[in-house]
Parts: sequence; structure tokens; C-alpha cells
Amino acid sequence: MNRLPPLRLLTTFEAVARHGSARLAAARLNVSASAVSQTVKALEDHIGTSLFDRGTRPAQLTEAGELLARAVRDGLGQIAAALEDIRALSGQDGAQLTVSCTLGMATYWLMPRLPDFYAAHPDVTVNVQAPATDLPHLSPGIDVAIRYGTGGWSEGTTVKLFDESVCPVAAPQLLESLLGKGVGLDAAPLIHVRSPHNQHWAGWEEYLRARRIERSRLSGQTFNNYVQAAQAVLDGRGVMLGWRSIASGAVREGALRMWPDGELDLGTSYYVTGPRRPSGPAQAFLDWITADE
Amino acid sequence: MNRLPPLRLLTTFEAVARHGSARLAAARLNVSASAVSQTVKALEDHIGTSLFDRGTRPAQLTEAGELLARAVRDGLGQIAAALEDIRALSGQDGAQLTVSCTLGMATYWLMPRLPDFYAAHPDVTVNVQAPATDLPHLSPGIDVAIRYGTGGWSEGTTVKLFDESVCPVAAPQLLESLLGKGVGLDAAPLIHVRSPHNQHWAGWEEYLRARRIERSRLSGQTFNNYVQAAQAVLDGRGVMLGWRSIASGAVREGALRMWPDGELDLGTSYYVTGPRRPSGPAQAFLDWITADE
DNA sequence: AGCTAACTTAAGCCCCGGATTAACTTTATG
DNA sequence: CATAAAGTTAATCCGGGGCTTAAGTTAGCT
Repeated sequence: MNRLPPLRLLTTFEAVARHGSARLAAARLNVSASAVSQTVKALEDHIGTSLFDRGTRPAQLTEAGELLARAVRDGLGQIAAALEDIRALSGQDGAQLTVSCTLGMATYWLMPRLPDFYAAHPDVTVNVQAPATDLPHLSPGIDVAIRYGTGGWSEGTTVKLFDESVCPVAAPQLLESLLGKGVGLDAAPLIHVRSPHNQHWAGWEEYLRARRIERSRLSGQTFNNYVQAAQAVLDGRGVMLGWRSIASGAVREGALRMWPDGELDLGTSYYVTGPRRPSGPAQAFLDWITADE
Repeated sequence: MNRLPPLRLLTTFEAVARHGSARLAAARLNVSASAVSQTVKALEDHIGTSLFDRGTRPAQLTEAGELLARAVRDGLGQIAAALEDIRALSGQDGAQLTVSCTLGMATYWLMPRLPDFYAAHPDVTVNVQAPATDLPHLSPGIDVAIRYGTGGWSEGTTVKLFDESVCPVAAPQLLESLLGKGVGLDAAPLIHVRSPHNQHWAGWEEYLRARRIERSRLSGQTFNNYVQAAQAVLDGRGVMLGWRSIASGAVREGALRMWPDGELDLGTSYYVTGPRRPSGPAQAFLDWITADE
């Protein structure tokens, strides 16, 4: 992170991108146009790429420029938002708790089970946050975290829920077709889930390596979250890595079938973590979820 | 954004948070412990809040400290990732295209319709990206963007798909119960979708203001994406703002019902944007989707 | 072609951010 | 209680980031 350009270069660049004009950005920042011009130039030198196509007036962002402008806006916006949140720290009221877990787990495991919790605790409201860019964990406003891993977290109190396992899954019709034609995992069409923000899910590369399966091509259909991937695999578009937390319901219902002898234990499990001194609603939730399975 | 603390304060603070020790962070950053101590202090002064509880050794992060550490890590990580992407700009190969649209739209509108596209174009693969933190738009690796707004984007070629509208929706049983008891939108249990990263969705506040409905309490169940919110509303947990792009299928199927006379046009529509010179697969997709409705 | 707006380059200045050392304080442990 | 580890405070220094002015260049329009 020490290779980041100076903050002022980034904010000035983003202002130019936002206003679409170095002159306007300069006016807005109360500096000379020259300062803006040199700042953008310095940033380009720092990165080694042009951020603006100067063949037009006003200059247009290059693809690289667009990419960076968005990242700067979002990244620094996130920090600014955190600073605001810090200034507005306030507790939750009412019989509520907020659970953080991944999007796929929330969609296919937690949300379908919450009616059971509500039946036992009709006065408790469970808010769910599926973090966009990091693993769930306890933090201000997050009372409970459900996440997978090896359980060695130092925050709060952690209890294991179930062992995670993975097996390639496909729609029944596609599976029969592939197996009938003798197509193995070395050639079957794949459904990938890839995202720069979520590097913690093992992908096909790791699975195939663990199973010592060689494939000449890894290309397949790509999504950046398991909701869309699940929709695609249910639609018969290919074979997806079926995590127990995500695919077990569909497999139980027969909408998906597991690849024969494809199950693999990657040594991780799902855990629930609550604070050392949970609120009443959080304690009720923790008691329920640890008894559930 | 000009109220952001200096970058070095942020990166040093994050290093201390990451290492859990000012001494270790100092060693890692190749500076004296004193520099680290004064940097963290300067940052705390800048923000006006303690980031570390110094009653223990090593010091522990406060809640504010945890919040900021995560934001700094993610925010600056995003910028660092963009810088890496810029260095690794590469095109897609094969008969593929990548479509970017919001998570709810992908889940409830696009993915259910894609089988029709595949039927007409069996050799084309559609990857779908649901951006975590910003509105979909064209960018390196994104061939087509589907988004809502007023259509005034300067990039590529934009065609309108349909007008968006919003109406509160609820499960039939809950709706009947509420209406039967004479409960209006001023008191019905609400399902919110709120996220610091997605400020572009209108929420209940805006809807109620537009309808001139006064409510004493806005609290309700909160999620940070429409997938979980939709699951909750289907489960009868409350009334959700039902965007046409998200709720129309469920309403058509009878799983959800619209609030009587609740529909509201907020003046936005869904548009599809492709590059001025689309690839073959992208052109096929654009032709299909603009003909679809 | 002429003109204006928008931007770029070169040179120079200054101030503040970020570091140092030395002395001190506080926590943790035996 | 003594000691060591971890961190804090005060004072000082300096270099480079960020700005200025002046002169020059280029795109866009008439």
C-alpha cells in the first residue's frame, strides 16, 4: 500500500474526471489550472499510463482513467463514509440484531431458515448484511457474524455450525447428458464465481488441483456472486462448484445433482461468532442457530 | 473529500490495526515507534475520536477504530486493485460478453430472461457482473451495462428498455391482514434496503415523502441488497418497495401483491448501454434485449 | 486564417507533513 | 517491588509536495 500515489493527486484527478474539465476542477478546488494539469501529469507519471485522451477539448478519460476514477471515488468515498459513521455511532434500539454473512450463504442457507427463528421469537427482527467486499465479522452495527474458515478468530465467541464441503453440481438433465456422453470434469462446461473483492472462495482451479484433474481450458461462464451462478446452474448452463451452504437445499429438492464421487473436504467449516456479552436478541439468535444443526 | 486525513496517517493507522501493535507496524514501515505513535495521535486529533483503547498493551482498537481500519483497508485496496487492473488491461476472447447490472435486476429480471437469449444464440456466453459498490457502466471487461436512470450517459450507445416504477408490495396474506385491520402505509411494517455503497436506490423515505405519507417510525427490517429483501417480503416479514424490475415476476405469479393505489413513477427508466462498436456477441445481445420488451 | 478557450510546460518558492532523538510514562510480568 | 517492553511526548529538522506566475501550445469555432 506504500505504492499509492499521494492523496492529493488522486482527489484532484477524480475532480477532473467528475467535472470533465481541468478548468472546472481547478475552479472548484480553488487552485490554478496549471496546478491541476501538473497534478494529473504527475499521477500519470506515477502510474505509467495516460489517464486522459488529450486529442479533444475537454480531454476525455481513457479506459484506465475511468477505471481509476471509479476506484478513487468509491474507495475514498468508503473512507469518508466510515469517518461519518464514526461521528454518528449510535446503538440499535428495539429487539433487533444484525447478522453479517456472505451473499450466497444468506440467500440459500440463512434466509430460508429464519422463519423457524421467527416462529420461536416473534418479537425479534433479524437484519442481514451481506458485505460487498470482505468476510463477515463483528463490527459496529454487526451483532453476529456467520462465516467459514478454520475458526481461529479472536473476536467474540465462536461456535462451529457445520463442516463445509464442496462438490460439483449440475442440473439433472445436464448431468445425465454429460455422463451419458462420457464427459468428465476435465471437459465439462464450468460456471465460475470470480470477484476481485472476494478472494476467499476457492474456485475451480483449486478444486481441480486438489482432485488432480487436468483441463486444457478453464474458460466458462463467469459471475461475481453465487446468486447468479446458482441461477445459471439451475438453468443447466454448466457445472458449478456446489458448496454445502449454497447447494444443499437444491440438491435435497432434486433441482441439482452432485457430481458422482465429486465431494471434497477442503478443511473449512461454518462458524457463528457473537460478542462476549451478547444482547438479548443476539443471545436468542445464537442459541437458536447453534441448536439448529 | 478535501476533509480526508493525509494518506500516510491512514496507511500507518491501518498498519497498526493490522499488526495489532504500534511497534510491529513501525518495524514494518521502517520508521520509529515514535513516528507511528504521533501519526496515530494526529489522526485521532483530525477525526476527534479515539481509535485505540490504550488501557492495555498492545492497545486495542475501539469500535471507531475497527470501522475505520476496515474502510481504509477496503477503500485503499480498491484503489490499489484499480491500479493493478490498469496495468493488466486485456480484452475478452471467445463468443462471450459481460453484462453489468445491479444484483436485484440480475436476479429477478435478467437471469430469468437469459434462457430466451441462449435459445436464439446457443454459442454465446453471457457473464454477469453485479457491481458491489457502484452503478453498472461500461468499463474494461464490461461490454454492456443495464442500469436505471434518466438515460443521459455519454458513454457508448444507450437505448431505453422500460420505465421503472415502484409500488409497495407484500405477501398476499400479510397484505390482506393489514388492509383488513385498516393498517396503512403510515404504520405497516417496512422492509428497508440500505447500504453505504448503494445510495442510488430510492428508499422508503423518498417514497413516503412523494406520497405525502407521514410515519412516526421508519424502523423496520433492514437488508443491504434486494435479494435478501425479496426473500423477506416473500416470507411475509413486511412491506417492501417493489420495483418493477425486481417485483414484477413475483407479482405476476401471485407470490406478491401490490399495495392498492401504491404505484409511483419516479421518472426513471431502465436503459441498456453498449459500446459504439459492439462485438458480435454484444451486438446480438443488444438486438435481443432491445427487442424483448 | 484568426481568435479564443483550454490546457501545458518551466521555473521557482514555501510550508507542512513526516520523520528523528531523547526523555518520559505506563503496562505487564516475575 | 523491580524490570522490561510498549508506547508517548516534546522539540527539531528537512525535503518534497503542492502551489504560483509567465510563457507557450493546441483544439475548436467562426
